[in-house]
Amino acid sequence: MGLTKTEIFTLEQNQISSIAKVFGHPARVAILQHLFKIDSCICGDLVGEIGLAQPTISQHLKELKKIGLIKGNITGTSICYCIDKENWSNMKTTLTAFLDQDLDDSNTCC
Amino acid sequence: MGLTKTEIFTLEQNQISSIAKVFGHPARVAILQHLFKIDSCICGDLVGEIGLAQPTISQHLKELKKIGLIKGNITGTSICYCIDKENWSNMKTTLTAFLDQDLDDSNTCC
DNA sequence: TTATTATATTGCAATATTACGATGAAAGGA
DNA sequence: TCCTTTCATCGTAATATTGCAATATAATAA
Repeated sequence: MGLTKTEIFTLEQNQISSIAKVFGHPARVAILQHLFKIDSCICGDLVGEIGLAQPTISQHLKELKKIGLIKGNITGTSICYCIDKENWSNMKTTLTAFLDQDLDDSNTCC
Repeated sequence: MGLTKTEIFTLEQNQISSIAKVFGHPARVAILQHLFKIDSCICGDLVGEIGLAQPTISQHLKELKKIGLIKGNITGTSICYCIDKENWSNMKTTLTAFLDQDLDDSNTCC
């Protein structure tokens, strides 16, 4: 059906999967890497940097903004995007807790 | 079009997004959490644990197996799944490198 | 005002994902 | 052998995602 049954999962499980879903497209990974690399806000040069059409980039930026990982400042006709460092940090905490689950070596049945 | 243009992205970007995509569904997060919690192999009790039908669980397990995060041992009529600890560790390294990008506070334009 | 520039939104086509009933395959027990 | 249990696969319906052309919007420049 294409419709995820979110109601049967915990808040934490839904949060983790929502974050991961945003990272689940290479264009969004590339956008974030570029934002980190230039370590400053960017405007529309993402369209040139990544090889996708302007509406497609705009759509990916919307996803990133929706989950709070980036924010934008209007400066004239262009918009300056950058990482929302506080939200990025919070996201990292949530995701790291999931990734760092105990890897007990005592049990090795497989 | 629903078709991701993987060819225009780097190997690393595609790897990160492939991993994240697998985590992008709460059922798969729940399966992994359960596998960590019982810290031992499990069989088909995931169907009872999570509220999804058996074919659906089987499909999610397939995704997790495809990317190497879990492995299964046949024991009689049942199959015993568990985390592939080595692959989990490698995955964590890749993802952590992405999450731990430098958060330089010197630049605060937004 | 009109034109230009930068970004967002709309609408749509192609493809992917999610979920499950029905069925298949493989092993063990009666 | 036949039945049961356990899991995988197939087929299909409903929904989501991706990508882009066309268009809208908003700010500035001429």
